[in-house]
Amino acid sequence: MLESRAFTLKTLDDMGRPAASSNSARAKIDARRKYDPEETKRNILEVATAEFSAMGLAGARVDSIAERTNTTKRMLYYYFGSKEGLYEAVLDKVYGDIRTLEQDLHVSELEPIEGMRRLVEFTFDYHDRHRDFVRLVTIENIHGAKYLEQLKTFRSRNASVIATIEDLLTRGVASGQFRDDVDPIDLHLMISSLCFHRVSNRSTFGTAFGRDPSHPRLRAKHREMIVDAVLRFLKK
Amino acid sequence: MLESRAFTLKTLDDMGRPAASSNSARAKIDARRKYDPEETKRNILEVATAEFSAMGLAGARVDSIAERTNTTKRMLYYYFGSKEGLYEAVLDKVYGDIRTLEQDLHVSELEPIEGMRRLVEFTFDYHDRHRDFVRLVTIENIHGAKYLEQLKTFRSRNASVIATIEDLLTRGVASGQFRDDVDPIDLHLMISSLCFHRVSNRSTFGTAFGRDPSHPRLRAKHREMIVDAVLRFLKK
Amino acid sequence: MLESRAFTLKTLDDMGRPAASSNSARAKIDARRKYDPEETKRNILEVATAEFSAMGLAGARVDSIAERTNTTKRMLYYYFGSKEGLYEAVLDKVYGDIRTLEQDLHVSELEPIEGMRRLVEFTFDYHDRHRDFVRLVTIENIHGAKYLEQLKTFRSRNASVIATIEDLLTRGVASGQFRDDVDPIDLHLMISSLCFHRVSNRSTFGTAFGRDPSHPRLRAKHREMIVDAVLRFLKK
Amino acid sequence: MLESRAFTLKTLDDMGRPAASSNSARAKIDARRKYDPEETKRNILEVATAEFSAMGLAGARVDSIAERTNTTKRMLYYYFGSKEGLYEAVLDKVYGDIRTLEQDLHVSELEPIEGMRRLVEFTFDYHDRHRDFVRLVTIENIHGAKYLEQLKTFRSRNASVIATIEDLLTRGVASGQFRDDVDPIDLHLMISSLCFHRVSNRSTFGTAFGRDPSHPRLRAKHREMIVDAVLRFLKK
DNA sequence: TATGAATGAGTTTTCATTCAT
DNA sequence: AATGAATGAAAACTCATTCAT
Repeated sequence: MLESRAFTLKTLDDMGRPAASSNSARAKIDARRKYDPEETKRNILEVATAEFSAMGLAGARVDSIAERTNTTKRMLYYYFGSKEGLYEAVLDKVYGDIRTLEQDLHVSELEPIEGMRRLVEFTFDYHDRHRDFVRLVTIENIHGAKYLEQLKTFRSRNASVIATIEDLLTRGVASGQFRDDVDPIDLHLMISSLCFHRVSNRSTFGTAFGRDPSHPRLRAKHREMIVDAVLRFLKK
Repeated sequence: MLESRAFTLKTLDDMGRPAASSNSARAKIDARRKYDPEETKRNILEVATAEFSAMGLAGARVDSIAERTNTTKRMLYYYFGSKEGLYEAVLDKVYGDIRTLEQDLHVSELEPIEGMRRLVEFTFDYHDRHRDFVRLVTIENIHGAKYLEQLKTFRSRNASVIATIEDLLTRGVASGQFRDDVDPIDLHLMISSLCFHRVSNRSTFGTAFGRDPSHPRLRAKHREMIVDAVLRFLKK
Repeated sequence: MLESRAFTLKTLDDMGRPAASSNSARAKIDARRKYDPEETKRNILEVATAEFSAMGLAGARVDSIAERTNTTKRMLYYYFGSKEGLYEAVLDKVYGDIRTLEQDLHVSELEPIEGMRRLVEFTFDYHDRHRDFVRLVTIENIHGAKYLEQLKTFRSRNASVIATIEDLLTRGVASGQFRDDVDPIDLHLMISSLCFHRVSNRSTFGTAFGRDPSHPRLRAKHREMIVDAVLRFLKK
Repeated sequence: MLESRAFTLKTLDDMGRPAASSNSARAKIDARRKYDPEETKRNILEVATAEFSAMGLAGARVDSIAERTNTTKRMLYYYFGSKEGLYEAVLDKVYGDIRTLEQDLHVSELEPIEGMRRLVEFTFDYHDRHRDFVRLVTIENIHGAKYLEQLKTFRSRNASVIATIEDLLTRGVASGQFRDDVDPIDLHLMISSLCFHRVSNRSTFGTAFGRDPSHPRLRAKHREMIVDAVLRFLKK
């Protein structure tokens, strides 16, 4: 699942408008059945994710999305109602993806330190690989999260990450490995900060210091560094 | 200079379009000298900072900026050439402010741990107070920093922060207080991450977890937490 | 026939788009016999009458009609060919209803004054109760009656009203009760004006003078007033 | 004033989209000064009145209005904000015109019967000549007067007609010429009905009875008939 | 230096109608 | 006889920028 998403990421030119993806392979598949609403919606969402992620909400062009789709602009309105409706659908999908994966981590089966390491590594890897997710979250923050707030299912989906962290903290404190004054939400924020920022701000950082912080060569180093920082912060 | 900026910050509604500031008082002042190019430019920049910060580059409206200005749209083009030219001028000003301040920190006079604490606290405080700076950097990252790259003076101005950190690290390693395997640029990224993200992503974070991470009540706690995390990471 | 129309009237919100009627009950009834072309056509016409009456020809939406129907948009085209075809069918039905009723008045059996009173009262009541008829006639006038002209059966159906009036006038003149210089078509126009306008223009009239001229409380008063005005006009 | 409006009326093809008026004369006048906002607004309003009156709100085309204007579509939005805003401005103007004229009638100087005759004749003539006013009122009724309600100045402007009628009635009752049980608003409605309907419904009436009720040949006859009907209704 | 009016090219959205099943 | 998906053409509206004064 994660892999297929990663594939999507590769097809978009990260700066500027995303390149037209090679639809030849899919076109053949589509030829088999022309009326496939699920596939139509999926295809629109995929293209829209790339466009919104690359251009922002205001900067994205409905025409541009439609062009790179297997269908017409009209269908975009047919299924998503408006540019903003489509943007919300993209947000919903993209947040759904990470939360689904988070729930599949099963760190409760690991001992505290190992579990925490695993959680941080997962968070690091996810952000490192899903630049479009990072961009969309960034964009949503420009809008004061007002579209996210509209997604009814959203809020409830976030409880599990915090529950996971809380479980790790509790067990770590019980075993004497972790300090006992750390709030799980604060810790989640800290982990997010370290994993998110190096991706979200890599452009300005690169320009300022001549070094792209999300460059593959730095990847392993940063991953270790962040795990290290979190564990040092937690240890007694 | 910083003070006048801080004042600006208070007058803008942080979410959504900034409120129309009461121009009546200022209008009177302007009446004294009718043509004051510097004041006109300053006024345009101030309003533009608020608009770009609130709406993004694509989302900002030239009309909206001009309306809240003491002058007309034509002047905006007269002085800044285009919407993008104005945006660049805003970026330039906002980045200039923080670097100027960083150079005035004089942490070289403090012993390493204290100096590092002071640097982190300064970074924390600056981001905490200058939300429009944070927003503009975020916006610039959406555009792959392409406008920042155009600012000739920009790159050279960043060397000093790294020099400051390097000095602290070297002295800390020499005194046996700090570990010796930390890269100054990586450390700067870590500090930035922790200070920037809680401000830049407070909206989505707030929506997801029902807690605004940049709320004043959490301020002191986070400040300590971040200093603590950085120092624990550095200590031998 | 009239009853089924009256029912229709009650189910539509007279101002603005008609409320979505509760189709659940009807759906069950329909379930008994799956394909009933006559019922399908009747149902489409009923919904279309409400929509065209509420929104006008240009303002009506085919999608909106189809939605509130028991069937789909395709059927609407299957039976009526086009939006305009459907509009014509609605017109035809609605004009047919009033002419049919007018023929059942049998005022020829009454003495002239009583017969005239009865005719005016009937006209008054019909317009008062059939707001959608009034609206559709209004709408048709916006279009210069071009759709009405297409209805072949229409023109012939109108002769009888005039014949009825002519009979009353002739008898009234003969008995010395009515003046002898009144043209039956002019009189019909006068009666129509008085009965139609208070319904057709109630919105602007209400806004201008703060009084809805078709309000139930004014109903009886206006009815008498109009009968009175017509009879005074006719009397020698 | 009335004459200049009457001229406007002649330039529009009453059925279907109004013909492009001959702008050659006016174009020359405009050549003198190109920047004339009042003239631009006036010109847009004039063309829009014809279009809305001929096609209705939903049926009118912004492009079509702009085309027949001396300026571009953009200016239409510049001055009136939206299609609906333009429609409201047209309504405002058109209602303003008749109310202004009504106030200039000075029937208070005439004895009651003569004054009432003059008022009815004015109302008759105005509707007879201003078909676009009649159409616009009709159209506004299709929309439940919701745009008229938005015009703040509107309601207050209507008091004077009622005051005029009330004055005539009071004086007529005092002199023993009029009955004493007639409400001025009801009477206004009656007069309006008789004068409005023969214009507003002339198309359907013409189709039904083969006679255009607003045909010039019938004009004088109807005028007298209506005055007669009103006076007979009022006389003791 | 300053201004309000004007604009063209582009952008989102709508809608009656038809297609494939 | 019936259906949900699909569509092209057209409609409303927006916006950065320039012109005439």
